[in-house]
Amino acid sequence: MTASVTSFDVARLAQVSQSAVSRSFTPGASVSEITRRKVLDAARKLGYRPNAHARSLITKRSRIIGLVLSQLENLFYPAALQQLAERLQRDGYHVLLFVNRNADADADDLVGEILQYHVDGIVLAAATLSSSLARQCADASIPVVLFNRVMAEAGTRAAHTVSSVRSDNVGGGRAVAHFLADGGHRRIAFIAGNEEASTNLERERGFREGLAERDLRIFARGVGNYDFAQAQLATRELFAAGLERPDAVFVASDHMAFAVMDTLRFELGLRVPDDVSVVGFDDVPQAQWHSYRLTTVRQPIGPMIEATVSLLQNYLRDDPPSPAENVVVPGDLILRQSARGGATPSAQGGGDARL
Amino acid sequence: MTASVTSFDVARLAQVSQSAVSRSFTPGASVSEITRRKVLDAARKLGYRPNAHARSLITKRSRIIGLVLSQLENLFYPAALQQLAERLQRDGYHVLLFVNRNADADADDLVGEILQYHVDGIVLAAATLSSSLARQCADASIPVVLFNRVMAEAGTRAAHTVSSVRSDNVGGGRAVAHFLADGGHRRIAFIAGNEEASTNLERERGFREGLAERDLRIFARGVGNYDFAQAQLATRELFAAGLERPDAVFVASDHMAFAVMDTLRFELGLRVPDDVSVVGFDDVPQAQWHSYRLTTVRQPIGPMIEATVSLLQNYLRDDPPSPAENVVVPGDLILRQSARGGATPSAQGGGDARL
DNA sequence: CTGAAAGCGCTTACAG
DNA sequence: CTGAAAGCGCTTACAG
Repeated sequence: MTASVTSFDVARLAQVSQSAVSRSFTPGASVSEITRRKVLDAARKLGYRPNAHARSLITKRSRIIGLVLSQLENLFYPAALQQLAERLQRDGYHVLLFVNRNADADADDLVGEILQYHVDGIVLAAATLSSSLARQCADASIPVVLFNRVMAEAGTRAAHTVSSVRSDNVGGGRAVAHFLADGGHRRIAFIAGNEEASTNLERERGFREGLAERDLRIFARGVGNYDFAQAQLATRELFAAGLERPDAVFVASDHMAFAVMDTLRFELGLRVPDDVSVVGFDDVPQAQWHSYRLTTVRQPIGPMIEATVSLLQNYLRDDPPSPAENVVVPGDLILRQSARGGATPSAQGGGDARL
Repeated sequence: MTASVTSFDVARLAQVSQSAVSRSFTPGASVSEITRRKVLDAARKLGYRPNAHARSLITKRSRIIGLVLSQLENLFYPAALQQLAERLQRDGYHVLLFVNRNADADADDLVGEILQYHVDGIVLAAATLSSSLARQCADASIPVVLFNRVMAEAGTRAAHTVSSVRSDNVGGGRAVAHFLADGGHRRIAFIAGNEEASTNLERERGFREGLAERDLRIFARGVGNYDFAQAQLATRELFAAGLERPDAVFVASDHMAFAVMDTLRFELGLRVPDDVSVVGFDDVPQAQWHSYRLTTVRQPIGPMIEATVSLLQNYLRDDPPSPAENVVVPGDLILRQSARGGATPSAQGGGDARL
């Protein structure tokens, strides 16, 4: 093992002080152009790069953002992950990843691990945060952003130190209700995601409100827990023989909606949308696929990531740090062919319509 | 901003030396149970956790693995990412993520950034590595594992310092050829992924060899570059009016195979598998979905991740470090309903068959 | 602009 | 088992 090369090695080769080496790698530091050139030359020869850990020890900035994820099988999250990582890389930050399979469990443990790395910020796209950990982050001046969720305990102290970014779930749910009601549906079912998740709670609330505004209510309800297989089961129950069948289903996520459509078509022999309309939520890339052409509420990932990064950076830039914020990004209902009243099917596909 | 709490703060509160605090957090260090308890108590009260950066400066181990990814829209990679992160977390390692959208470009830049963090290992699941960077990693004793790819320049020095893990792409390609030929197909097309990628090269080679063994050759060929939209285009060209149509298509990835099936069915009005058989590669979760029921070659993610982590850990454990290895994990052809000669369709779905 | 020196928060010989 | 001290590789006042 060749020992790793340090700024002293570079200094020796470049015939300058170690401080000069450091300055040459610090944007804005005062070094003459000639010194910097000597240093950079020597550094290149030796393959030197400043040690990020040593640097972070002094600057108190690790340029690392901790990200907690689960639900990677739902394509909304890989897409968000990719955009977040790219966006942060452009600003010289990097993502330290933490995965937990059982959604809301263990979030505290993971954040504990994250804290060891003295990350500059934390993005939680799985689970939410306990109040005690939220306070620890606040004490350590580490901004926390909940991505696609909000804190359950709205009034608590924790809620004042933790930001959140989400799309307008309530508005989206309401728009779906109006769309289905106005499309002539009368037996409108709902398949929930994780019943405790804020996304599901808000979507369902908006949906109920929207139906009420049309003098309707949920005709039947199942729970899919944001899982493909569970959504299949829920569909079978909702459409069990002997029961009066729903004429439309609002599903709390696209990922589950695909399961619903497959079950309707291939197990139950029903046509979508002729027999049953299906509407999802997220607008993942697969929603456009011709096998599904899913009418759904788009969660605009770009703006959501942009808001997340702004929140993080405002906090890091400002002194005293800017307060927590709850950002809601509007989303559109995207009309495709999985629900009656949507866009008219065209031969070639293409044209999504927005409401 | 509350200053972050250090081992000295804990030492003061616990009435012990700073060394004792450090030892209490070091597994196997010699501390009396009573001292450790005092320390842990004080640490909990203060919310203390050892600073990972300071620790890594001394131990020369960051417990961070750098991971370079692109192609996140292909569900094979999110699944692999999730398993890798979970597996490493169990051993106290964490994943620092680097995303590059334009596949093979900029891999060197990214690895340069990674090196600053003095990661304990690098997994490349996108792009491959230049020889110069490979040498830098070797000099710094950082093991590199190519995931789902191999180095192009087999004979070079770099190839001796960089390990790889992949499934048996050649064998998989050959199995598909035999399966399609034996199923009575005679006009068998191929849609390539990224033509320079080792995965594509190997799958195509095995496929050609397998066809040759049945006195056949590729009937028509398109390039999808592992991209959904490009695979659509390739399909349109392969099945353009006026040409004699393929009776089977082997597609270099599942992700593209979905595009192929959709195009065949909904644009060209062909039945799968009655008019055209389609076979993919990867066995991503969606391949099981009832809309596709894709016959495909499974890349076994579990064993591939296991091999990746073993390679990393063997290298880190051994002194002198264990040499680079190229691991090939076998994969099975999974028979579903997208190709003739496969499993017979069952009413309820379920039963995948293996060849 | 430049160098010598202090110090970030730890681990680990070293001596007791 | 325990503590004092050195040192990991940096950045940044400080003095010139």
